[in-house]
Amino acid sequence: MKIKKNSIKDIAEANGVSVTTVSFVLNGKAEEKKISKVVTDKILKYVKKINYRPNQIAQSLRTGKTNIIVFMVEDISNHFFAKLARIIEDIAYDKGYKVLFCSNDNNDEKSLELIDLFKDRGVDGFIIIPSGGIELKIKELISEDIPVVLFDRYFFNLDSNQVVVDNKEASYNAMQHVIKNGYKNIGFVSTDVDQTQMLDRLQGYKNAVSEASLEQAILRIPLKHIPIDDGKKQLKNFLINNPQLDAIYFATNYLAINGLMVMKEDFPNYITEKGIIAFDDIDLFKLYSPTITAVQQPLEKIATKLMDTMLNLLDSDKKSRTTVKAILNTDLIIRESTRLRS
Amino acid sequence: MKIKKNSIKDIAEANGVSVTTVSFVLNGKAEEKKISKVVTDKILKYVKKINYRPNQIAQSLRTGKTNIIVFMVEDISNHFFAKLARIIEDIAYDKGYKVLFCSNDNNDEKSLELIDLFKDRGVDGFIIIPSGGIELKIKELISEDIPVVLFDRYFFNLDSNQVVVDNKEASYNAMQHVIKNGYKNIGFVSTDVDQTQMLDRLQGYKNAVSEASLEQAILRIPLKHIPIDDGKKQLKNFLINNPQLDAIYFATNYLAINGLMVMKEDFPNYITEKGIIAFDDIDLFKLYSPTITAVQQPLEKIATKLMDTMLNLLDSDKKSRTTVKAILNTDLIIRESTRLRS
DNA sequence: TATATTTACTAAATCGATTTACTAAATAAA
DNA sequence: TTTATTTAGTAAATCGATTTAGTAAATATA
Repeated sequence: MKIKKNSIKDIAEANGVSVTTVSFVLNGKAEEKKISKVVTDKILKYVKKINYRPNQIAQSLRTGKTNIIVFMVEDISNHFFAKLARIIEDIAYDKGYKVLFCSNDNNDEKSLELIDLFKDRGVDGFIIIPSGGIELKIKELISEDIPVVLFDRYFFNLDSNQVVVDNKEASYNAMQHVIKNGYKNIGFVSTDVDQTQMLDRLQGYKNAVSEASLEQAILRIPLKHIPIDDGKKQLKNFLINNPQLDAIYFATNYLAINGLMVMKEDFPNYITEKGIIAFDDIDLFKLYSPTITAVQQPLEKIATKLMDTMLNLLDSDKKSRTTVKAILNTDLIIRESTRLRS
Repeated sequence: MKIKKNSIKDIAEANGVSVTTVSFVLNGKAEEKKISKVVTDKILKYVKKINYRPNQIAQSLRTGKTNIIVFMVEDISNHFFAKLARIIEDIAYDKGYKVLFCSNDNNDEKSLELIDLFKDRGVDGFIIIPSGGIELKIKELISEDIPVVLFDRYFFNLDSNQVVVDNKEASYNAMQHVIKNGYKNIGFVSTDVDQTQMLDRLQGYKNAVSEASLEQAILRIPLKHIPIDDGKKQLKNFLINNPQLDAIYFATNYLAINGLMVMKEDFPNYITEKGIIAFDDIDLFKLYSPTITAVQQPLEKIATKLMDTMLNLLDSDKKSRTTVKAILNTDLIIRESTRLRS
C-alpha cells in the first residue's frame, strides 16, 4: 500500500483538465466561472471517489487563514480554565475552527514567547488571559488587526475586546451575605497578583467591610508559593496571628483548596466554627462537609461570549470593528459554610 | 505604522544577495555552503535588527513538518486529562513542539473526524485515548508512518505504541487492601464502556473478590448518563437493592463524584459506615471527611513516557521504529475511607 | 601556462493550494 | 456578414520558505 499524494494536480491530470478548473469546482465557483456541468460533475465524482481532502497548510499559505484560534490561560489544568476550554473547544469545532490551548503561568516571558510563536504559525485569533506585563504585545496584535479577546482581566489603559465578570460586585455581594449572617471579622486571602480581577475582588471586600464598620485582615500569598508548603505556612501564620477572625474569604479556588488543606491538618475545628467562602465554584465545595459557599462564574456565558466576540471579529472586515467590553454577572451559591451565626 | 512582511525575500533584497544565501545562513548552513563570513554576519545582523521570524506555514509546506502534536482525550475538562495535558504541554514546548488538545467524548465519529482534520493539517504525531471503534483509523495512521501513541487503553489485535497503567493489578491490589481490612461485600461501580482499561479494572475486582470467596455486585452506568440525574438514580437503586454492601469501589473519579453526591443527598450515613475506594486520585479525596482511598495514576510518569515515545518516533527514521508497549504501575493511596473494620 | 579545484554565491524548482489575466471557440447582435 | 459577447476553460503568478543543480571567479596543482 503506497501513500497517495492526492493533490489538486493529480486530480487535474487524472481528469484531463487544469488545476485551475479543479480549484474552481472544489471551491463552488464552477457556475460563476462557467465550468460546464459535465466537467464539474466528473471532477466532483472523482474527488469523492479518491476521498480527496485539500492540504490545509498549502491553503493557509495562500489564503492567510489557518482556522486556528489560540486559547491562552494561566494553567489549563485548573478546573475553571479546563471547563472553559471544553466549552470553547465545542463551539469552535462547530464553526470550523480548531483551538490551540496553552498555559502561560501568568508569566510575561512565557506569554510573549507563546504569542510570537503562534503569530509565526499564522493563527487567526487569540483569546487570552493576559499576564500583567504584556500590554504592549496585546497592543501590537491589535494594531496588526489580529483579533484578540482578553478575559478574566484586562488593562486599564488599553481599549481591547474583553470579557470579564463583575469581580467587585461579586465580592461585595459575597461579603454582604457573610456580614448579614453575623460574621464580624472576615479575613481575605488572596495572591500577590496586581491585576484587575484580584484588585476588584479586594475592593469589593474592602467596600463591604468598611461599610459595615468592620476590621480588615488581608493576606496575600505570592502566586509561586501557592501549591507548595510555603503557601500553607503563610496561611497558617495568618490564622494564628489573627485569632479574632470568624470567617475567611478565599479569592480563588486554589487558594481555597490550599486553605482547606491547612485547616484539615492544623485547625480541625476551623472548618465547622468559622465562615468559609470562596471565589470560583468547584465540585469539592458542593460535596464538602460543610458544603462551601462560593461565587460561581458563569462558565457557559463566558465561553459563549468569548467565542461570539471572536467569531464576529473573524468575519467582520477590519474597518468596521468596534471593541466589545462585556461584564458578566456571577452567582453567589450559598451553602452551609456561611450558615447563620447566632 | 504599516505592517511589514519581512519575508526571506525582503532580507535578500535589502542585503543585495539571493534568497538562497539568506536561507543557508538562517539554517546554519553558511559554512557548509561556503558563504563568506562577511555576508553571513551582515545577514545575521540584519535579521536580528528587523526581528525576522520565519513563516511557519511556508516552512511546513516545504518541509512537511509542522511541529504540532495532537493530544486527544475523552474530555479535556476532566481532572485526570487536564493534568496530563499540562505536563505534556510543558514537555512539548520545551522540545519545540506545540500541542493541539481535543476531546473525543469517547465517540467514534468525533474521533474519526478529528483525526482526519488533523491529518489535513499535517500534524506530526498523535497521542490518543482511542474510543472503542477506531481501530482501523489507527491502523491507517500507522501504515502511513504517522507517529501514534495510544494511552489509557488499547486494542487487543493492534500492534501499536501504547502507554497504559496496569489496571488489573491496580484493581486487584485495591480490593486486596479492602478485603484485608475486613470488608466482605464490595460493590463495583463502573461504566458501560467495554474497553481494556475498564475490563481490566473489572477483572482485577473479580479476581480478588472470588479469590476471597466473596460475592460480586456490579453496576454499569451508561457513560452518557453519568453527569446527569439518570446516573444518580441508577446508583441510588443499586445501593437500595444491595443493602448487604459494606464497601463500594468506583472505577473512575467522576463515578466517585457522582457517588459522593448520591450519598450526600440520600444516604448520609453511608460515607462513614461503608468502605469507599476510587480509581484516579483527585484533590477532593484528600480533603474529604473521611479522606478517600484511591488508586493514583502516575501522571508525571505517564506524561513523560508518552512524550518520550512520541519524540523518539518523531526523530527516528521510519524503518528503525519498534513499537513501545509501556505498562506503568499505580499507587494505592490508603486513606480513612477504608480504615480497618472491626 | 593549462587544467583542476575551491570559493562564494545564485537561478529555478518545489511544496499544494488560489486567483488574476488571459484565450479560443461558440453564440448573439448589428 | 461582421462585430460583440458569452462560454469554457487555461497559463502563470503567488504565498514564503527549502534545496538541487548549477556558475563565474579565484586559487591551487601539474
